[in-house]
Amino acid sequence: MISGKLGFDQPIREQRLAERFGTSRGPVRDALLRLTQEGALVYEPNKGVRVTSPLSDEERNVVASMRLSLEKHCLSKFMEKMGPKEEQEISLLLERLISACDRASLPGVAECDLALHRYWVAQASSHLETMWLGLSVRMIMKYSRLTKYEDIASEHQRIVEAILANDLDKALYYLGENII
Amino acid sequence: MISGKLGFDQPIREQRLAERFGTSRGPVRDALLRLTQEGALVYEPNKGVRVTSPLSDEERNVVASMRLSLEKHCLSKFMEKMGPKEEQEISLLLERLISACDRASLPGVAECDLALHRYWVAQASSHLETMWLGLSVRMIMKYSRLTKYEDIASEHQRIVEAILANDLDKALYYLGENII
DNA sequence: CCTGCCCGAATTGTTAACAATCTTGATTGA
DNA sequence: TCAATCAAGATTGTTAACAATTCGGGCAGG
Repeated sequence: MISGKLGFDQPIREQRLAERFGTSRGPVRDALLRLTQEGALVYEPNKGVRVTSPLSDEERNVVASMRLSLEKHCLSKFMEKMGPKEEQEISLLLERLISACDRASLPGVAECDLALHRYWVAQASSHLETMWLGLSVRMIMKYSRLTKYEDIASEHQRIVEAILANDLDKALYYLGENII
Repeated sequence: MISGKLGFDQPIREQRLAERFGTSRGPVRDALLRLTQEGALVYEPNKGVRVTSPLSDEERNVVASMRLSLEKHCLSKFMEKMGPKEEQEISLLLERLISACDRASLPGVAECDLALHRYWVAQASSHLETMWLGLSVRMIMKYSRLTKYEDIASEHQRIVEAILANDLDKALYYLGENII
């Protein structure tokens, strides 16, 4: 999925996926429709689904600012009611991201990046989580800003440190630098 | 759908819908999954879908500000390349909304309201249109701010007048007053 | 009376066959 | 040569039967 083996606008064939996963077309259809829900695919009647074309720079800016305001709100809510359990979970997610950056695997980094952000969004509101997903999936298709994995790791490390130190202003500030 | 005959969290049964529309469960499943995509329903494995619970006031504020910034961007783009054809279409959509307000039918008003806003969003960007849909569908489940249909009509009349006069600042200003 | 278990009905999940639609390429006619 | 037409293959859409799961009520044991 995030592995990005497929080109933009490339059509997805139900039959081939069904055989590949050893199932029938029914569940494949469901799964594809659900990926459409997340924005990774687009559907056209009688033509099936195809990979979503990437956002233009302008569209990406609009989406990024929406995502930022959403995440800022969620992060505030999250930090209000954060306990030791949440601190532990967030540390774990950060570790995984750093590890993926060390391995320099783009799909792995993207996945761990999203997982970390998703955690505090999900903790704040399940409604906002599903909207966040739609924004993020589309944004990640332009995951080109940083190729230096070390920068990704350090950016998130700063954010998490601020969170664990319960420093809301600093956390929001670093978050704003991360989501561009 | 918008007619709101169903209570929040009420489960939707595939079989009943299939009989009602004289079809089988397959297409019903697809349709339900697609409504899930728009955010009107939520899905749980082995439990089917149920009507989405309404946003809290706080969530609604976050969503509204996201929707506003999205629509402002789209409206600017739209007005840049607006021609006589678009002017005509937008006038038609406004007329329909005013007519629905006269008839005082809540589902009709909500539908025409969305259709008008959707038009300039769709004209600006299909990517942003699908995201806008997710925001709006959830917001409309709290369509309680104005019960006075005349206000809805006049608010939109001001917006459209500004658009037709090519007055961007005024259009954005009235739009900001409309989306709260 | 209460708790846990089990059974059956209701509901969702899956499958394979069939129907409808689209795509592609060759053919025909101007 | 070019354009329109048609046919065959590929692909998606639909259906009904079956499998798996969940839900609710009754029942036995404590």
